[in-house]
Amino acid sequence: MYRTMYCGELRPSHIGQKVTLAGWVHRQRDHGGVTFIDLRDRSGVVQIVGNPEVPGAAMIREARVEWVLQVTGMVRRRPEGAENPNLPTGEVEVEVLECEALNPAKPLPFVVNKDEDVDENVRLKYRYLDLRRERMQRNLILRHRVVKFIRDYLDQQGFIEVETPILFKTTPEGARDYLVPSRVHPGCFYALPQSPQQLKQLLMVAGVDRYFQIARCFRDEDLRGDRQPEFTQLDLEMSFVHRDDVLNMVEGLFTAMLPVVAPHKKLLASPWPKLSYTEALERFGTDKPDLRFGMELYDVSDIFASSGFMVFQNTLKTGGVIKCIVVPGCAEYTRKEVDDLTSFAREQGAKGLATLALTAEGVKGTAQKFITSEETAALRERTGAGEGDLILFVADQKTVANKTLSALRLLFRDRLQLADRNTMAFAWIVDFPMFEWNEEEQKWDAAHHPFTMPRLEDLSKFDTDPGSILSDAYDMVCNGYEMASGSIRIHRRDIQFKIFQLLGLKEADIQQKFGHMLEAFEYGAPPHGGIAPGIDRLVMLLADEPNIREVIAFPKNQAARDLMADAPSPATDKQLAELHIRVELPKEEQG
RNA sequence: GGGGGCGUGGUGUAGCGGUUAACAUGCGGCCCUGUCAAGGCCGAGACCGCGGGUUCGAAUCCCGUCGCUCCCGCCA
Repeated sequence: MYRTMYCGELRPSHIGQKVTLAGWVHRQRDHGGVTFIDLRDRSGVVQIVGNPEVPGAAMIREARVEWVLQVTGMVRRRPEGAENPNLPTGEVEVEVLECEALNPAKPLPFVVNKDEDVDENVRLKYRYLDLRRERMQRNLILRHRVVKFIRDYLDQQGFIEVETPILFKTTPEGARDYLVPSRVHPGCFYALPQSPQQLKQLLMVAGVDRYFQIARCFRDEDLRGDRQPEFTQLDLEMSFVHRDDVLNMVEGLFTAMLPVVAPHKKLLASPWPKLSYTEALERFGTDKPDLRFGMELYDVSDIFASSGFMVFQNTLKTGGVIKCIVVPGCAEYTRKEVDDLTSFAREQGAKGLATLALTAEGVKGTAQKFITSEETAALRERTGAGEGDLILFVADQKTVANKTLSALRLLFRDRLQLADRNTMAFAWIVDFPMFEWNEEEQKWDAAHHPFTMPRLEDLSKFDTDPGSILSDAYDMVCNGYEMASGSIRIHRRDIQFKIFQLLGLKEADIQQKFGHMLEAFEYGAPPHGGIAPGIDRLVMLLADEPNIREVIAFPKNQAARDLMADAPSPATDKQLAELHIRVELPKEEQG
């Protein structure tokens, strides 16, 4: 036995006991005579006291930060006035009788005993040291509690956890697949699942009724702060449910979870707001709005119907819109500040940015001389803008105006600190379109995925107006992030086949790629639906972390590399030969 | 594929045309019996990511390149 208890658990009730502890030297304070060490394990730290008169305590003085020590000693109350109220163990200390260095340590590449910014390269290369830091330990524990809560809660709700294969089949559409070559089937590849979508539906056909899984998913796309090539979803599926059955289940889960895992986080509203896809786009310019603050988008096209401003006039003539947001208290922005906003807007795809500043000295801004006082009055009336506010206009096609103003809205959220960190603004986005027109390939794509049930009342529009068909898909959003995506699924072969056809798949393709799904639907598939909340993003928000790498034990960097193990790395010739693979490296670009 | 930001001792930063390249922390040594970010003294440690250019002179300005990061594209 290396230890009799954990460091962080020592309390006055242990006074007089002889204990053995094992852990890392968190800090050392050598006073020449008496020496103190804060000994750390996962549970916390406790002060160890080494007296010069005790021969067994000698090692205390030789030890350095992050050495691994085993210490045996007596628990005693700290001397009067020497208590540390900042430590849970601060009323007691352990007086060393014996101390052994289980393993010394070289000086670390960075300090782990305080929360200090360290270059992420270095952190990731020495991730096992980075994870020693209190912040990371806290995140790992929080993540564990979240997953534990999910398992317990869903178990009580009658769900069973089923594992599905990691080696599966490539699917057309969607994200790029990670492929795994087959040794025994030359030229054939497994794909790592982008999600267990098909498998969980087949579990419904199997009569599992309520399934869930803490599922690893893989997508070979470029990374972002909230995107890793492999990530974890709470994947769940339910039989004999309508949309609101799924929504209520999930809403109940997260509403119950919050006070248990993150009591300082508050729900914005209960029940959660429900917005249609169209409404979300109109009011916030995005289908994943941050509802913690206002600054909504206004369509003011009608106000400028007969505008003398050519930019506005031309936009309206070509079918575009004029939308705006009101930035509170920023009317006095300088020319440079406005220019910076304009370049930001251009980066988002807008042609430019028109501004109107309602200052104490009157109306200013780049659009001032083109906007009449009647139009300004109508704007004030429509948007509630008042003195001191800055109105930002984007005149463009609706998608561009929405995207640009949505990005500006988030920019000001951060700049003006409009969103409360401890509010979780969960909301549902519903009534998604079934299809989106793919301009590049001149075909219809599934807006959600091809297994989503279209609204039955819209089925007649299949051949005439696919773009107007709504689906039974839904997203869960929170604080500007898409936290989950789900839908009621198709359980009828005829509808599923028709969807595949509309997506441009040939009959032979359908059979080859999805024959197993279609066949399954012929053997009594129950109506079913589900959803898949992202665990990484959820924990990121709960932990107040700026990106999901902070809540993943061993994440990859933006170039999808593991800097610790240096993966990916080349395969040996022997490995490649076994897999019947020849590597052809990209040719160097000629300069 | 494109755009922005960053790159200076181990770590975190300062310096932004002429400095023995500064400070903190960490590291090594010495002193110190009640500290808890312990303290004091001394010391070692960076050719300023790399390559080229401008200049009498470059960490500093310019170009290129590499790395990291944020964003756009992409992510059914």
